[in-house]
Amino acid sequence: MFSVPTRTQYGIRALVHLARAGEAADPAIADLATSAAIAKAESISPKYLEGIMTQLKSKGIVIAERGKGGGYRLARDASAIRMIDIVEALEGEVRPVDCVENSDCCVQGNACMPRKFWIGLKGAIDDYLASKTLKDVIEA
Amino acid sequence: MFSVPTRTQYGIRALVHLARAGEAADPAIADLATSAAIAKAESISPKYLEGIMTQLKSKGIVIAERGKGGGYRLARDASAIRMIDIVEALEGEVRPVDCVENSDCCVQGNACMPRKFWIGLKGAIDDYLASKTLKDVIEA
DNA sequence: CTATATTCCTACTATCTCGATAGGAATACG
DNA sequence: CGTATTCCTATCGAGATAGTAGGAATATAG
Ligand code: FES
Ligand code: FES
Repeated sequence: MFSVPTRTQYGIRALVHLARAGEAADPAIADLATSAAIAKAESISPKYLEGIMTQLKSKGIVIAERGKGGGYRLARDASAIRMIDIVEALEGEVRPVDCVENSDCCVQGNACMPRKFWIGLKGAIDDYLASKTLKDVIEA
Repeated sequence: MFSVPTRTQYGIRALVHLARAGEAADPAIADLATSAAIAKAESISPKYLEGIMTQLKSKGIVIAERGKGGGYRLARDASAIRMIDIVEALEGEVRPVDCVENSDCCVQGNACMPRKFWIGLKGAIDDYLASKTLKDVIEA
């Protein structure tokens, strides 16, 4: 139950890899890593990770440098990247049931009691994800 | 993300239905409902709900009375049924990633930092689900 | 200008899960 | 006996997921 797709798991492991690379003293040197290098280090399918990194780039989590000598780096400091930003970038908003927004998924409509329960669950998940940053994770 | 299967949504709605039926003064009368009646009231596929109710029975959440005049009732008071009991009965334990138990899903092994993050998420979800009972939900 | 290393884009496929359906066997009641 | 109900097993279609394939665009180095 509530299993997280490999897409998200891989994305987070890749970002952890980048964040640890950026921990070094001189931030201008070691914080650039190619998708292929991360894939090898983390034993992830290279082509699959490529697509994940592109998506993280399009959402502003990482910055890509193309061409020879290129690679990826974090778009901002690890302490400024919340885990919920990553999860939403890769899988969209947390939504246990469709009726989080529109209350027409069952006959009860707006008075539906299960709906309030699910919205509460979304709140609990969101709170946890928003309370942790990438930096918290690499320092755990 | 984190979408809950209809199986679980339907199961909870059916139990809410049963719990409300049992709210009446005399508990021996109104708290028995057939799977077909619940399905009709909640606009759920009857045959599908049948299987869900059977599962809830096998997990001890409800009690079934077979044969003519039969139906389902809650196995215990609504205040003694936690939402986590229902979720686990229908979908198994909350497990965001496989490595919640065995830490061999990535090369980091036991020192894996993302793993601790996911275990924390499991804790947040479990805490919420364990803090709510069926009675809380019908009184929301 | 050329060779190379990299990101980026599009399409495809195999496998699995989910939601639902079908048919009927077992059981209980009157 | 007839009927209403739970219970069991099998099946099916749609969609998501995980991964693959091939190559276009872009930047660097020599
Ligand atoms: S509105 Fe979604 S379960 Fe009732
Ligand atoms: S052990 Fe599961 S992600 Fe590392």
